[in-house]
Amino acid sequence: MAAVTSIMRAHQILLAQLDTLLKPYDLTFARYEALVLLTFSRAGSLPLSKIGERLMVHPTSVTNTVDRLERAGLVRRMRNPRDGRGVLAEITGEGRDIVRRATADLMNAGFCMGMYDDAELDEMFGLLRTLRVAAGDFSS
Amino acid sequence: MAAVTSIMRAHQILLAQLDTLLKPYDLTFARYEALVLLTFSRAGSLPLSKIGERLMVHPTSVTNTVDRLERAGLVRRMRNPRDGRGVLAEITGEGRDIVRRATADLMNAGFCMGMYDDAELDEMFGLLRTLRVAAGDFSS
DNA sequence: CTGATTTCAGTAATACTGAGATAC
DNA sequence: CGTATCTCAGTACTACTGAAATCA
Repeated sequence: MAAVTSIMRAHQILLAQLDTLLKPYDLTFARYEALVLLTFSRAGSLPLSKIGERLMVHPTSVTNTVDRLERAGLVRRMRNPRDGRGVLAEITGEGRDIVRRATADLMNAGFCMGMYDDAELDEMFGLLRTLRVAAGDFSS
Repeated sequence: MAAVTSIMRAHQILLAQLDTLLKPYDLTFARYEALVLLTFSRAGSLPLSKIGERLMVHPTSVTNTVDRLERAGLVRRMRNPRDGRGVLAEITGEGRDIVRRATADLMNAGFCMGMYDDAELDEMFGLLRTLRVAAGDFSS
């Protein structure tokens, strides 16, 4: 139970700090994650369904997130040429610019994990990976 | 960044599983935590301010949580005899009963952490404690 | 008066259900 | 036809801001 509580508190603390860092860019961590995912995709675009799958987010939440990013001009909706049912979210030039600057800020702040050394970060990732694998994360 | 993402995903996974387990009792994990805190208090009651402090929850969120628990009959509001400004939340008999049963269910499910042994749980707690201490948790 | 405690009104973000439109 | 993708409406929960009432 103490371990569960620790994860809950750690999440709460981290999210508050990260959202504060991202506020100047009018981004939440959820929106930032979506932008980063698009940045790392080959074409700079992904079907909304893929975004939801990778980030483990509900389809309606993806719609909401992309709505918000699109209104901010960081993302553009396009019809998926390979599947008429699908919609692609494509990152815009402004989107790439914002991600670059936001990422620089986050790295500058050590992603709010500056109290750990590399070995500890590896250890944490490895430990939590067990839980994530058990829940079907990493399946894609 | 991978460690940050791991904490976020772990939280998401855990919360979903815990809330599912608690749903039959019409409890969320936040409400369950508040009830457990009251169970462990000497008099079975605490000022709302103390609850918010211990659980690191915003004052208005405490009001909301206690509202919900009070409507369900699991908690009772009382004036604080030692401070006219304060309000005490006191757990009721039904509240104690529900916590007991919910806790039994959670323990039966290993708090959704059954994939770890005790040494790993200790390790995780120790690792995350560093982050929590840096953020001022454990101050009380 | 200053400061602490609680509450209320209102806003934002996320998750979910259920239903519908569209296309495979 | 059934299935997949996305959107919309509506609900629930949590966090927060700002303002008010009450009392130390």
